[in-house]
Amino acid sequence: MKIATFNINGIKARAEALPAWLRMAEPDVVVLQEIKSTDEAFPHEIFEGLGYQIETHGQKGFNGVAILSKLPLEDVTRGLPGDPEDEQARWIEAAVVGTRAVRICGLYLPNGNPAPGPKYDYKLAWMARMRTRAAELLATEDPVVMAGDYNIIPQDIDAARPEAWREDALALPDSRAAFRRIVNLGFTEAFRAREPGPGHYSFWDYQAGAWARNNGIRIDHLLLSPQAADLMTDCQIDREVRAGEKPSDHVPVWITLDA
DNA sequence: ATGGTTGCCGAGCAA
Repeated sequence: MKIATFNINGIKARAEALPAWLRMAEPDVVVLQEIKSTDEAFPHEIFEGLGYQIETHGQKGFNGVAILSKLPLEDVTRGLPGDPEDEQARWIEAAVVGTRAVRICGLYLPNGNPAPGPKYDYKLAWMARMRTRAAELLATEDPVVMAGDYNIIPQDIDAARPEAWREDALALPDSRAAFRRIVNLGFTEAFRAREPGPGHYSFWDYQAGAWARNNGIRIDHLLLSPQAADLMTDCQIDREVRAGEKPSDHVPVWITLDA
C-alpha cells in the first residue's frame, strides 16, 4: 500500500499538476492539505476519473484537508477532537482496507507565525490536542499513519539555512518539543528512520528563488504507529515535482507498507 | 532590513 501526503496549496490551482503526479506515482492513498476549497467546490470528477474515492473536510478560502483512495475508505471522521470551538478544517481520518486495515489521519498543523502571539498559542494548543488523539489511536494497536504538513522543522538538519528559522514558529524550541512529545508516545517518523542525513526537504518558498537555491525545509511528515512501522518498506520525497509546471510550494512524501 | 511569490478571490490575508 503506497500512502502519500501532499500540501497542494489550492486544489483549483493544481487541477493539472496533481493529476499528472497521481498518474506518475500511482499512490493508493493520498492525504491533501490546503485544498482551500469548500466540500461542494472540490472537483471530485477529476479524481474519480482516475479511480479515487474522495473524502473532504473543506473550508472556504483557507486550510482544508482531503483523503483520496483507490482502496475502500471506511469510518471517516472530520475535525481534530478536543475543542468544539475550533472551526479550522485541519484534520480528517479514515480506515483504508488493503490486505489489512490501516487508520490514516491527514493533518494540516497550524503554521503559528508570528510567534509569540495568538496564532502561536493556537498552534501549541492544537498540538496538545493532537497528542491526545494520537495516544488514543496508539491504544487501538491498529496500524496508524498520521501524515501531513506538520509545519515543524524537527531538527536543524531539516533546513538548508537553520539560522534563518531560529525565531520562527516552525522551529522554535517549544514547537520542536511539542512534536517530540507526540513522536515519543511511540511513533516512528518515517523519512528520518530511513535517511539519517541532512539535505532532504519537502518545501521551498515561492519567494527569493528558494527552489533555485535549494533553500528548503522538511516539514511534511508521516508518523507511524509501531504496527505500521513494522510494515514500512520504503519512504521517499518526490522532490522533482517542485520543478514541474505551476507547482505547489510543497512536494509529495510517501511510504509503502506491506499491507 | 527589506523584499521577494503564490492562492484565495476580487481586498487583503495567509503562508
